[in-house]
Amino acid sequence: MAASIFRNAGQILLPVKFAISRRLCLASQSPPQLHGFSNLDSLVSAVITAVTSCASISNCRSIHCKVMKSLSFSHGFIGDQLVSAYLRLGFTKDACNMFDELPDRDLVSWNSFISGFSRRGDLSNCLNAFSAMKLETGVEANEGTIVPLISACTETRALDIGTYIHGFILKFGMLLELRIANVLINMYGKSGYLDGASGLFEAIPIPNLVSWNSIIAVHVQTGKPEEGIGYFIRSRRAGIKPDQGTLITTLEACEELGSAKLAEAIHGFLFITGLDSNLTLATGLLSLYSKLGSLVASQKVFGHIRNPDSIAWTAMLASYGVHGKGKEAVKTFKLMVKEGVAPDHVTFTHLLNACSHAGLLKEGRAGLLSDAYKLIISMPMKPNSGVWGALMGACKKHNNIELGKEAFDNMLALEPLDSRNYLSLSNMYSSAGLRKEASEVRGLMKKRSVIRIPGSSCIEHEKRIHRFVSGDRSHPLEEEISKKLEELVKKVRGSGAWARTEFVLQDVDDEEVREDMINKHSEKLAIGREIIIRDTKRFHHFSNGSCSCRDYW
DNA sequence: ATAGGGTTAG
Repeated sequence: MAASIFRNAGQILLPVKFAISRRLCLASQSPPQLHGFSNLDSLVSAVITAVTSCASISNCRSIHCKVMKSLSFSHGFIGDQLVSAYLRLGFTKDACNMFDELPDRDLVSWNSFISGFSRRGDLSNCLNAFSAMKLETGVEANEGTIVPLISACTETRALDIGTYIHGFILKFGMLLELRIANVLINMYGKSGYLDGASGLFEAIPIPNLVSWNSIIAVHVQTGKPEEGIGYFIRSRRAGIKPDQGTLITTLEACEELGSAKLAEAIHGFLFITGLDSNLTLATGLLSLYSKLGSLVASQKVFGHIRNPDSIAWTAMLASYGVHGKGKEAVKTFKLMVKEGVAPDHVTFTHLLNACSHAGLLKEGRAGLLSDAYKLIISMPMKPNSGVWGALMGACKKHNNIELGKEAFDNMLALEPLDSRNYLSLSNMYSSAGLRKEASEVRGLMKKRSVIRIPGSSCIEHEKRIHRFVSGDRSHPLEEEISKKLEELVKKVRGSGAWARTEFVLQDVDDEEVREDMINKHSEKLAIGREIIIRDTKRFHHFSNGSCSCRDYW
């Protein structure tokens, strides 16, 4: 009973931790009672679970000492739990030493050992443990062994090893286990083998919710949002009740498609099912509307959130930022702090971005990059890849290659598989004329099989979505589209809107690129009504002959 | 009903 209470202790850690340490002291003070193991075993295991979920090594060690003093850790799964805790906290050596000493290693011991490495993305140690396990007599792998192994392959994009394990799975007839099929769908899908993922999915007799969520997610995340939505519709027909994960993914698909209509349809669905009061989904929706260009809609959604947490506040702040409303972003930040919600590194990243877009920061305007660097280094929390990305963007703008490279290295250590990181470094080199370095970066990307999803633009017309990638000539009306564009550009030139913006692009040498960029910005100014349009970084609101960015871009 | 990862917000 006590154990089941403690098992759910993750959410209310502080009081629980206190209660636990008192119970433990009592236990170790009265050794005679320790011979009735079953109660204490379950208590101690719950203790370890609770303590490790707050990720503190000192807590873990003190528990370890107390357990060692009061009874042998060889009993039950206490040893397994401690090994797993050490691994999770990054004390690999301690964990391995302890694992070697465990006298009765059963299947669960091995599985949690492998799982510990997998969580840290340590594929080679996963494989070492797996080989060692096969040598140990009487222990046969099951789905608890395979799932973390495949997961580690997915994380590290080690598709060759993953495929080998797939072979192992087939050999031992383990594909019938649904959880294994689901992680395989995830692995093949995330590695860009959507056919493989779909093939596996179709072979499942009765896919469950996770199967559906996985097949939807891998399509949406690898540049196939239409297909993802297709699977979502199929899941509805199959009578599957979607959960938070399903709908977050469909919101992501709306973003990819740039479809406000689909977003509204899903918003309606959320409303009907009552899921619109789900904080995660409301936050996702808010952010989506903002990304689709409607700041007003995102404000509305935020207004309906009862107790916004730091993530929701940050989403609202970021919305103001990408819409060029730097002052509103700062206001939101102050309000958030006033409400007693603690900002974190992501909040600060968006705040910095919002300020630099709006030209509010001296650092942004004058290119005082080393100051920005110092700011990042002295931040109270560990900078994430977004912070480094913001610095790198500034470095590119001001041609500071050296600092840009440093930002890249930091960024890559945190997000080694995000193609955007590689591309922004490569772009920085290209725009500085360093072609050799640029192609090296692209080579590195290829070598690590980082998948690049080409950027594209969509427009919704009469219930159909038309998608264009750069230089795309595949649209059936391609000729007419090109003609119309040329016509527009000519009109703009004649209107005089041309000269106004030209000075902005002094740092772009390539005449063609320069002209193109100016066209994109100025042609919207020539038209009378409000137009909202997105560039690679944020939104521009054009009305009454001026843009919300005040030509700061 | 059994210690162990199936997918998924800023």
